[in-house]
Amino acid sequence: MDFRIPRGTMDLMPGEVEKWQYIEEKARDLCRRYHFSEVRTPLFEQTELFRRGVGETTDIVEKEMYTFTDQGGRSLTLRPEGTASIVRSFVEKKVYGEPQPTKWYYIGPMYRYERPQAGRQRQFHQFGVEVFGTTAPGMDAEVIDLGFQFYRTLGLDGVKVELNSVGCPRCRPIHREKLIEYLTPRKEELCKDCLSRLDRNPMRILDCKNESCREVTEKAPRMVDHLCDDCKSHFEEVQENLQLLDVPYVLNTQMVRGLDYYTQTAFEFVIEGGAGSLGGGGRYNGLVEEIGGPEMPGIGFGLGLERTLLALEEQGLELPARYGVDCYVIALGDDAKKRAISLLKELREVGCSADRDYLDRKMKGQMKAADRMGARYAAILGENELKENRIKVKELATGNQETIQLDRLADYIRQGRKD
RNA sequence: GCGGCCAUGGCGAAGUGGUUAACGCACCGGAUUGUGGCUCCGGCAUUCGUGGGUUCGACUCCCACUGGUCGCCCCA
Repeated sequence: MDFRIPRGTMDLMPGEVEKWQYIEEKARDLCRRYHFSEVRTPLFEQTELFRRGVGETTDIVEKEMYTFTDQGGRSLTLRPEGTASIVRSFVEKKVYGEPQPTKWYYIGPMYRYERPQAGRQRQFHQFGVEVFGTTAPGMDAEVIDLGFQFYRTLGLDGVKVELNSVGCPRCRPIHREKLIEYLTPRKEELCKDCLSRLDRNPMRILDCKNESCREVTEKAPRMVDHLCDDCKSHFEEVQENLQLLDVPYVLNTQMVRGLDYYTQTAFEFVIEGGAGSLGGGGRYNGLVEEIGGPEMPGIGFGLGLERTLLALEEQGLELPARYGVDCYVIALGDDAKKRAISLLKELREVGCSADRDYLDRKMKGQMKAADRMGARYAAILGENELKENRIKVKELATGNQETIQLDRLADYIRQGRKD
């Protein structure tokens, strides 16, 4: 074998791809009901968009981006997440001038250069939504509800919504100072990563998984205790709205999220097992301006589809597999084979799926092929049938067979596929 | 970037230093010249991820590389 699939990517083969179509269909239907519209943006953007949008101090920008130079010398990057591109598009197309709010969703691949493992690929897929133009806490709750319903409609159990508020540019600096004040004397107990975070992004120390760091941060000043009045009431109203929507949630005051653009609401969908974090999101009230647009609030989430599938499999939930074919036409003899060509066309024109033999197999081989591909009916056309203008139709599951008029075949199969 | 485990046909998998590399599934053909699923028979790896080394001899031992997988960091 000369060529191999790039590390961290996968081929979705027949039998598997139907599962993807199924969950994408669920996402689209959900978005339709919540009145979100789909947008599709390029898979790559100017590198600078992600540096600015996602944040220079994030792991994504520091070590995970697929960046390349095109033939015109421009630095481009395969999108590591969806929000930056969506915001760019919102600003570039001046959608902020239209009636607000704007409610969008997207489904597609994202790219991050990482070591692959369970639920982590270099090319992975996200379903995400973004809402611009409102700070209403009810919208925060609605976005969280939409994400939660996505898992519910798929039948996934045990999805937890974790909720926090990370404040805004008014109150966060105050918390930041308190945090530095608290952590600096305890420097020695922090891991080396957190040591460098101390002056660059001290909040991220709060969700470090290192044991020693956790002990230190356990009694550290909490963001929720330092929220300004606006952030505080917003946070409370988000929770009220979640209760009205019957979305169960738990507060996680340590949760920070890995992207720098979040303000106020931050949330994550988590589950026991290999998937761990299924997805997450939050409010980003400064991002549109950062990307060159007007002052315009936003909120959204990104959900990992590989992880959703992983969780569904862990719970043993069956998703649709391979489709069969409605009718397999078996033709014997040259004249019958010619007639079979137009028969297939007739079947397909009335909406049935139809197939036939292309390998010059004999009766037995053709029957076997029909059986293997999960055909509902096998239609047998031999010299005798052709002479009498009839055809034999066998329902493979039951073994029942009858002879019908040749020109009634398409109608017969079409009726059959309804029940 | 770091660590564990793994690498034999299309797939699963035995074989742990000695002359022909089990077996199961799948696939193809036949028994059954116009009827699938069951049964029976036959076919299907000059070769064990790649490169080097040890040895009279290596799929089996050693090293390196590559790839897979799982975990850490982080995240989806």
